[in-house]
Amino acid sequence: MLIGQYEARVGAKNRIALPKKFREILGDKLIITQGYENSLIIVSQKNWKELLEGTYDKPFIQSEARETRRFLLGGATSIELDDKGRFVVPSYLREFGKIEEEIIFLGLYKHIELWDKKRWREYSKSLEKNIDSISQRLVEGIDRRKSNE
Amino acid sequence: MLIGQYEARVGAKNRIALPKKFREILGDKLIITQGYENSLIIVSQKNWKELLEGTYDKPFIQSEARETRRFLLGGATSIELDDKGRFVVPSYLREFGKIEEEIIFLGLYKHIELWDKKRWREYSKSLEKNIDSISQRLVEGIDRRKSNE
DNA sequence: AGATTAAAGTGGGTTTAAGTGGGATAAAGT
DNA sequence: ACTTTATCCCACTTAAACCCACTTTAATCT
Repeated sequence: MLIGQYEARVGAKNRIALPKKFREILGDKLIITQGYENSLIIVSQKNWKELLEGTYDKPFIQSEARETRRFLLGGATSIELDDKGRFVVPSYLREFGKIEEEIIFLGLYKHIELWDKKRWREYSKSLEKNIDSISQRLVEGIDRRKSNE
Repeated sequence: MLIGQYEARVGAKNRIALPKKFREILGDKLIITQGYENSLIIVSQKNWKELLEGTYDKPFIQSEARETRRFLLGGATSIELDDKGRFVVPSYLREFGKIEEEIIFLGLYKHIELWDKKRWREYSKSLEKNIDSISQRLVEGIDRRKSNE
């Protein structure tokens, strides 16, 4: 299971080292693509299809599903880690993610998100404010979910 | 059962020794994550998975699920105690918990909370004042809950 | 009680691994 | 052919893991 957050930096030649803990789980053949809130998503090739399936299992939002897939698929690139676990982020993704020098990796169960550090700080600060309600939903809402999801 | 309150301090190299009593119960493979009121939560891996049940099956294209996971999974780190029962708290969690040198461990049945000592003092002081009315609300609403905790 | 012993907690040096930079070589684009 | 971009390899820096010794606190014994 991918968990935790790690700081890293974009090094010379635009290389980024994937933290060891993640490498062990994911291997060295990965896919990177555009994510939500301008994050970048990194996922193993194996989990890639699974990630996409979530986008067309809802027939009543077909057009949205199509567009979601364009977003995810169109932005995707397969990457391979070098012997030290580094990869190069394509420039259009760096631009999309507003990646500068300092970055954050987030382990999110089956995939990883990559954030510019400064942007993550801002985002997570607003996230902290919602902890209570989020955790509340989590603790109480597991068995009393809204039925119209 | 995890009970009691222990003082401890963050030592050189940011190491913290988990009190013996807790170690005996929890073992040495743990998860530490963000909790309420900026406390840090320490749980065994087994309890951790229980806590997550029902959260990771939701599609991440749903914003609520995304945020919850970023908080829960992205905020958590698995830690392993060294031969003397110490662990290292990642810097982002130290920051989140506003941990300085002196800290407090609280045993809370199934999990442990970790507080900065000064913050705990302030918080517990205000808790003392309000405990009557808080408990009252708890009693009134208790029939909605499973007999846990 | 006070002394003695054991256990828990703390510090710090050494070793190992992770992360980083950069040159040399190969591939791709113009 | 020449410039640019990526891949491979090696060297260096930094940080984490490991180990051992010391201090402090709690437990035991006459």
